[in-house]
This record gives sequence, structure tokens and C-alpha cells, in this order.
Amino acid sequence: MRIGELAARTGVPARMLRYYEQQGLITPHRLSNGYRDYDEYLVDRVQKIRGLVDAGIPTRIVADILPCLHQSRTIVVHDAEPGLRQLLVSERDRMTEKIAFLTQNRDAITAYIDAIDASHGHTRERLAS
DNA sequence: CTTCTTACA
DNA sequence: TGTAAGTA
Repeated sequence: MRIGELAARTGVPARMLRYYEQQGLITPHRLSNGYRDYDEYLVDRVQKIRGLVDAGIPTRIVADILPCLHQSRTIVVHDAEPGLRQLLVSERDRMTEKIAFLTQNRDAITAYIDAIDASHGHTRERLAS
């Protein structure tokens, strides 16, 4: 598929798909006309990339983690590089901290939303969200 | 009409 | 990340 379809199916802008390619996160083939040609499995791969990046993981790190997520759910590690393990451990810890941080913010926002609902009177129904 | 690259904001 | 330009 071409970039437009992949963008639509993943929700990731074509601009970012080209960017991911520059970062070495994905390597689509090229059509005779020069257009990028993405394989089906890249849909899943891009969604995983977006998940990692959205979690705040720098793309350079994502590039290291990606090969571990080799398509299927089974994690296949070819090279058990010692440096990578340590890197991932520290990244995971950062994720844990970030999750705690986000959890606090989410709860704060929830409280705020409740306050808004409360101020709008109890007779009004909330049909929209 | 979609995509490509490069470059600027 | 969005957008403009000039192509293929």
C-alpha cells in the first residue's frame, strides 16, 4: 500500500511516516514510480512505534526495541547484547515513573471534571461526553 | 488526485 | 509537524 493508505489505517500522518523512515524505524520498498510501498505488517509495526513514541521514548531507543517486537507476539531476540538489556531496564523504569506521573494528572483531571459536572446542577442530564 | 523531496517556520 | 513548491 502507499503512504496515504497506511496513514489512514494507522492514524499516523504521512509526514511522520516519512520521518520514521528517516529514523530507520521502518523501511518500505519503492514502487517503480518512486512511491513508497508499505507491506501489510507495517500497519501493526507503525502502531507499535506510535505507542512507544507516545510513551515518551526517544525514536533512537525505539529503533533498538523494535526488532524485539518482530511482528508476532513472540519476542525473538537474535543478539543478546549486554548493553541493550541495561538500556531497556532504565527505559522501563522511566516508563514506570511517567505512568505514575500521568496517573496523578489523570486523577486530577477527573476530579476537575466532576467539579464541573457538579456545578452544572443536578437536574441536568449528561447525555454527551 | 496522490506522492516525492527539500526547506522554512 | 504543517505547508509550499515543482514533479512524476
